[in-house]
Amino acid sequence: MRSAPTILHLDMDAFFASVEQASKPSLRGKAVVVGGLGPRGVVATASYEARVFGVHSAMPMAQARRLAPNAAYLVPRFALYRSISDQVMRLLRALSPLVEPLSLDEAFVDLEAGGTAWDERSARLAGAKLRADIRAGTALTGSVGLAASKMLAKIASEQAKPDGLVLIEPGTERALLAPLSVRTLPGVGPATGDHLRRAGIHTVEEIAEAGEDELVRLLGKAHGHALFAMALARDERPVVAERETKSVSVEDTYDVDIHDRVRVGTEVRRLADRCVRRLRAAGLSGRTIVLKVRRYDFSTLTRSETLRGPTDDPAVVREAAARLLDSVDTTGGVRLLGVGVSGLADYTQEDLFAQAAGAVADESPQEETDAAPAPEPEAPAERRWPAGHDVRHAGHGHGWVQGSGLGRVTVRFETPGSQPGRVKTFRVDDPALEPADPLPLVPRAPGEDEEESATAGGAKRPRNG
DNA sequence: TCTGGGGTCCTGAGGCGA
DNA sequence: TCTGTCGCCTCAGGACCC
Repeated sequence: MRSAPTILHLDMDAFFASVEQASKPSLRGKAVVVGGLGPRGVVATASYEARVFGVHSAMPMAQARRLAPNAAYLVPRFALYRSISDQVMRLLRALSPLVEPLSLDEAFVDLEAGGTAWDERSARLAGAKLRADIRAGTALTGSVGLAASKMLAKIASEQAKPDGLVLIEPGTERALLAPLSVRTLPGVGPATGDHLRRAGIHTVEEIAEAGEDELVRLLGKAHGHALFAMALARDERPVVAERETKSVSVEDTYDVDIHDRVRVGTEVRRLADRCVRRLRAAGLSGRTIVLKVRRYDFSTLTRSETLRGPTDDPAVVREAAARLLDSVDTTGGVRLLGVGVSGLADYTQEDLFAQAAGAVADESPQEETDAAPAPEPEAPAERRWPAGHDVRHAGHGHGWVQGSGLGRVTVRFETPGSQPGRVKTFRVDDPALEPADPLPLVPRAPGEDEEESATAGGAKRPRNG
């Protein structure tokens, strides 16, 4: 482990919920819950105001509603979050070329590699400036942890939340870790935590005392060795800027269990097509097709098949997924289906032929280019107004959907820079009302280029080679 | 009204070829 | 030719993360 605390971990505070609060003045200071609103939805992020009621990530939405009935419940707007995330990641890359994003709202930065920091003082300055820049550029807060390793930097940012900065001084690491719960260490979740607890191990110090052999005996080789090292504050993992994608998958949980075998087959084909579109968009192909089925009782099984060579041919993936489905008993109903592809490659000889054939096929109408479910002939598509999404009204200007139902949609008219706005209700088919793009959270400075929002979400990640 | 979606990594069993 | 072993691959499941 290096000696200077020059690994930075950034964690945006309650990211999705904070973005919604920044974009909707009437929600600032209020309990906001972002997540799936269907009967089987779960919480993606809860604002700190909602956490007071006990609402937290991964909690079933129904439970959240019981705990915080007056909170605002919104569906996630990933395109917006991604564009803001890109903005934040650009600030990180200005500090160092070694930036390792973990998700939309988290990343490690190796400040030393960027020449930005080399000791405690310079690291602290860099962290403070970063937080100020994020606030100025996005109106959001992020917490920063600084330490000599990734694990410790992450623990530091956890302690800094919300809206803070914590630096773990070299030499204090062991003492700091000792009294913490085993669950603090990365890789210790509910199952491992229970396992350790049953062995009488509750704190990081007790992990260190147990000894490496005992941990390997309890948890297996890889996990045991890794955990023992972490407990001694030993973590040599480097910050890795480019990570290869290992698999691509899509899955859907259905509001109601599917019992009809024919419908299950249709859904699997649809998922296979969606998966292939994602695969192709990333310029990848893969050899192993994976089918995932979660049954009515929440038991989950996977079936996989490895092909002779990589493919990105929708027909091949569809057929493989269908074969895999043949080996699965779905009586009783399924609540989730998924299709994935792993064993990825950039391209292959077979791919080149497949693509050549595809190029001809693509000349003909659609095939698998459309994400929409098979067209259902009845009813012209009714306009949908997802909660939280932006809209524009010809007479009242920019606003967002507060709720809809019974042929009505309720809109609050406000913008990130305005005072909390008024609420009005319209018919869902009101021609004056139309969906709108989100507005920037911070007004753009004159002359600032527009390119950033235009490229949001469109970037492809290069693979090695 | 119980439990999303997209990933990564590890383990263990079994097949198979050298 | 038979047998044991080793390493690699495939497959399924579990745990974990955000």
